[in-house]
Amino acid sequence: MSVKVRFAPSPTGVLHIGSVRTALFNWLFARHNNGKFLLRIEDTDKLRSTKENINSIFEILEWLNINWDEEPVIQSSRLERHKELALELVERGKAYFCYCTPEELASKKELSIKEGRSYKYDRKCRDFKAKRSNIPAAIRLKSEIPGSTIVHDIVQGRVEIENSQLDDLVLLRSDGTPTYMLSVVADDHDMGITHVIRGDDHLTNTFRQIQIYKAFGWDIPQFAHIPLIYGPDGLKLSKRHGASSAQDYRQLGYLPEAISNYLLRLGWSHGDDEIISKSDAIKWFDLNSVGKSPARFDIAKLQNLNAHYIRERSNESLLELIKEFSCKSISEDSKNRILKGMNSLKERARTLKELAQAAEIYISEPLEFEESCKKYASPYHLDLLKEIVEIVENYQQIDEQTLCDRVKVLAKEKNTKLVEIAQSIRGALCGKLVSPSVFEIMEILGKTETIKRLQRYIATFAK
RNA sequence: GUCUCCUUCGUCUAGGGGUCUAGGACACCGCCCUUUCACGGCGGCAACACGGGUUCAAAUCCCGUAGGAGAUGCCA
Repeated sequence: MSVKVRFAPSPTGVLHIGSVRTALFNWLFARHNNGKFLLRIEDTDKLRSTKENINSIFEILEWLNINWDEEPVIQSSRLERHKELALELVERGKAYFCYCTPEELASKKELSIKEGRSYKYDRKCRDFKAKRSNIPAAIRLKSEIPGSTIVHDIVQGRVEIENSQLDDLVLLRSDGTPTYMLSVVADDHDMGITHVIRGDDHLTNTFRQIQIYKAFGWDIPQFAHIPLIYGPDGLKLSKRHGASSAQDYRQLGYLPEAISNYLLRLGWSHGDDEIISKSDAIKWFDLNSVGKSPARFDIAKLQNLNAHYIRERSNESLLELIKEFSCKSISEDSKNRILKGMNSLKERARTLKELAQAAEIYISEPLEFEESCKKYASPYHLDLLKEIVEIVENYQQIDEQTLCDRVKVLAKEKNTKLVEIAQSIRGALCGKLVSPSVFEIMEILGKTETIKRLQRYIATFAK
């Protein structure tokens, strides 16, 4: 039997980075086994589900290159099927109508908590024989009471729970809408899902779902519950920790391949390999070596990986990518300059945002000079810069090597260190003291622009 | 409260009875390279939660304890 898995997000918000990892693991598992990866949108929570959220899920998966194999299943479109299924179970004596009102149940729950008992539905309506017409009723599963339910989870191993811990869960609400428990089981069955790979917050739900499978007499899929991702403080990663959705990281300037690589290594490993290409990931991925313990999200490691993948990208694609991170529009001239300087720029950037900022030196002259520049703007330094202006003016064209050699000679003549001159130039050209080689920048900027920036700097600090 | 799961450097992890003086990666620190910052190279710091067993031998197996997480919805 060929493998069929699904990723089933609910569009009640932006895609959490943990969900992205679930999607990735499902996708990798499908591709590794030559199986199918399906998408199901669990939009039964009408109040919180939005069209925008659905679109952003598609968009982010496409961005990550996680492609799906069939038309996505929209869960809300299967409402009638779910309803029929619930009724069918009642007919077969595996489920029953429950006439308890939410208020009634809430007060019972409150009471048991007050008395220090653990709450469970008391199965009051379990043995009513016939449907009482005209009274709104929910449908509950007549769950097994004796014995225990066992899951042989690919990641978690054998997990057993006493059936007495489970109560008669609601399959169909009194308003006629199906609950999550019914919908997942029905949809996974109808879609022919062979392996359910999801977050381990669903592990305890699995026991309830297995009872539903049994009530229908359906085959039970294999389960793999992967650990959740936690924040640096060990708590479930959320908005409190800052960036928590895939969109957040995209906007921060992370590359999809860096995110995939990072997420894959979180909780999974292949010997000492750290940099793992998509094709190796597909080749190597297996659920058995997914760890059971939760992992903390470490932004520094993601940054390191991102820096690596930035260096691997072509200069052209990087230029394309930084456009949306640049606050300035980039002219054709600037594009050419950035492209020339990209090799040096991309070596220094950990994110596209940083890259875009660093590239600004080729877009326009510095709008302001950082405080640190003042150290290299003393009358002494300005005099040196005047010499540089003269030197540059004497060349027809300037190139990095010649310039570097010539300035080294100047340093010797003036009995000063090269760093003193270079840092003044850097400040004048970039407005800050961190950048690629100043001689490279001068060459790319060209004679006219270089002189212009140097003179503006001299004029600014001469007062 | 009850149930379930987890616990190796700060973080992600390797390891599955002897090869562990516990390996790698990120981070951090130092040195080298060097016009700054990076890249790169070399080196360093740093962990088997605790307590009992089992065994000739335990990071590895068993039992407790502690800590952490998740689930306990007519949410998904």
